[in-house]
Amino acid sequence: MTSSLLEGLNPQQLEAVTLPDVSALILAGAGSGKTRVLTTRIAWLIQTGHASPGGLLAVTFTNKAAREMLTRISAMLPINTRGMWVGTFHGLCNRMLRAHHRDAALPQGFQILDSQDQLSLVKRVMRGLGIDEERYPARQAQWFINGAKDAGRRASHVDTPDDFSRRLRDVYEAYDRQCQQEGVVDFAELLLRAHELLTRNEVLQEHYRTRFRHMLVDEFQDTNRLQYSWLKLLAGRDNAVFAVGDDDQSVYRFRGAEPGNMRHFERDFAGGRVIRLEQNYRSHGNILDAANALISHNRGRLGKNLRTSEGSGEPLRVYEAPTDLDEARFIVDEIRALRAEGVRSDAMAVLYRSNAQSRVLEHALFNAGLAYRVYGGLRFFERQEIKHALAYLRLVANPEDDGALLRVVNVPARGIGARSVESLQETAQTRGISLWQAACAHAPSGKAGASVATFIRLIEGLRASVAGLPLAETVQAVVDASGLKDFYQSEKEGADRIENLDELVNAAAAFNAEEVYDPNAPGGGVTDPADPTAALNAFLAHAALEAGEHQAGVGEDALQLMTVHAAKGLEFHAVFVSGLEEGLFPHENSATEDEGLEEERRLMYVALTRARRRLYLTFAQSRMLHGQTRYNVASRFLGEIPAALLKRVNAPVVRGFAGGAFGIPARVSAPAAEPMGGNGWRVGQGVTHPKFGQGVIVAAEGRGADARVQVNFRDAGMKWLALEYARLTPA
DNA sequence: TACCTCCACGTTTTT
DNA sequence: CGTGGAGGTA
Repeated sequence: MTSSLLEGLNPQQLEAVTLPDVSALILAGAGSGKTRVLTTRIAWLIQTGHASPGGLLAVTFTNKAAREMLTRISAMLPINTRGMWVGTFHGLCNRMLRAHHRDAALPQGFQILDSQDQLSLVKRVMRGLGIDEERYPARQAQWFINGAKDAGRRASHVDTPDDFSRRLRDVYEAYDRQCQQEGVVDFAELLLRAHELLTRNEVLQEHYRTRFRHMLVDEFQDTNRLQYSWLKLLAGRDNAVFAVGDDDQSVYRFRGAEPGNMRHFERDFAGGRVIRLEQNYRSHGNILDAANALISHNRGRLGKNLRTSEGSGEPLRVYEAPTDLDEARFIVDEIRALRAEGVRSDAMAVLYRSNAQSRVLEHALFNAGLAYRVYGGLRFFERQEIKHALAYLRLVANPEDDGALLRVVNVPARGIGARSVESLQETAQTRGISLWQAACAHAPSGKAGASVATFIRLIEGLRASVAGLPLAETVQAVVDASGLKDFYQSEKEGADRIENLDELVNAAAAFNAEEVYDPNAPGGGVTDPADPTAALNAFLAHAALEAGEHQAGVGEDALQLMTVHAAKGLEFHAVFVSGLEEGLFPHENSATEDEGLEEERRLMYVALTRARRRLYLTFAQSRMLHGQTRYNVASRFLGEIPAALLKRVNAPVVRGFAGGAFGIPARVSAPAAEPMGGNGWRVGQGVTHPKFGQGVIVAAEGRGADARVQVNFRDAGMKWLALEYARLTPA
């Protein structure tokens, strides 16, 4: 009963879980039991009759988080969680749009574009408009469109201060028109369209407002403007929004997250009801002290200090390596030692700022014969062969989908080359019809026309033969009939791809069992059961919205390698934060503006708070990056951690310190300090500049009149200087 | 149409 | 250094 549900909660957690029907902001620090509070709150609301399972909405950013929430709820309550509106923003909006596709002006079987699909559609549209791809990179246009949508703006409402943005606005407009014609929506469109649906349709708005008396939001600091607006719209004046987040862990500003939403929320919803969860159940004291000290350098925080009832534990271990290879070697040695002590590999993680850093580490681990797993990279539904198969399925579900047609019209090769496709595109363009219609009605003459006709017959034959079949058999039929298998049979990488195609059939079978036959499942029950392609559409939406695992879960007990971003939300017994160098972490692209630097610091805060017991901070004096050796100084973040919490685990040859314990790394004489092309300067050398003062040369490039050096100045920071002009004198 | 070479580029990323 | 995309050639 209630008592068992609430057992073991600390006073703040208890207060949050048992709040009355009001909005509140829960400032949940790292490791403070955030997910537990969220799920217990839901269970408590249901158990005490404050809400029915169908009367609340819980929204997360990832499918994983949504799944975990559902799992925990069903462990706490004997209810069927299937009908509950628990999911990602995109998943819930998809569900809403499927249910009201008419009101949202979408075809019943609308398809969802992932970023890849979106980019190719943007490219296609830009080519159609005859836009110079040199001056207007498609990526940038895509970024522009998504940025506008995330801010809730249609092309007609976008700010266009200059010709450049006017041109991008045109692309946006044409792109949206094309999406509408093809019956496809991108990720941001799911949210924007759902928002517009609710704004315009007061009946629906009232329906959902009356229904969702309680709304719960996870990772609130990551919401963007549109998501915030969506929540506000659904909440109306009366509903209770329970927002859980941590402004110190906001690390997605670069993709539109508005950490300021937390402050707005306090004003717009919470009426000052803010509960802080500061008791940490994860880390030893020294780790938390380090994290608290570091993050205190940020301004404008909502304010929060983590504490633990555990002891201080060990000091943080700092290792300074001469090179990135030595850094990797050190990490390998330590992991071996930890394993010998009985620590499992999967309880240890090596974190880095950018993916490029994983290579050296992987190399060292591979040579040492240590099992590891790298997060990131291609995911299941993003694989080429899977995208091909899905494109066939999309064509079966919706022949107007030009993107899908273009993807597979000639895969495997069936004699419909670039010329034929171009001719189809011309016809489609001039008549304002889809490629499919163009292909049906105006096939090119001769041999090419025959090929097009064969393709049309293939798809139509598939559609007919698949009607009424269960999903898995549909997928099987498409995989078989498309010729993809034969196609990959002859490829060298083919074996894996064929295996993946088989795996797609399995995924369809599993999906079938779990979701589609449940009338309340997202994407399942809300589609018309009489619609023969309902199951297929639900599966295709699933494929787009949940791209699957990053990598097959091969290594059972493997060391975890990932970016700091990817580590958010995870915890490990031992954590290595590697590459702690100026320019890398904080990254040089972020260090120029305050906002960027503060986000880097939050990222570092996330990194530190991943560790339960042991934390290593490592950096290298020199590192191979982009094909050349770079000489970096230690990250300023090391200097922001009280020295008393740190312990150096190597004995470097100290030559000179400037600006605190880690201002300038100790430097070994050779081979790190190399002479530079006979111009009298070398990396590692101390210099004085008339304006910037004292510093150390950390990198150099070019020669003769082009020669430039990067100098880390004690006071002025990192600068690139042209040797021809800069009046440098040896220090 | 398939392969190959050259060139540009190089935070972070879920949906 | 390594990759991925584009464009050119067999």
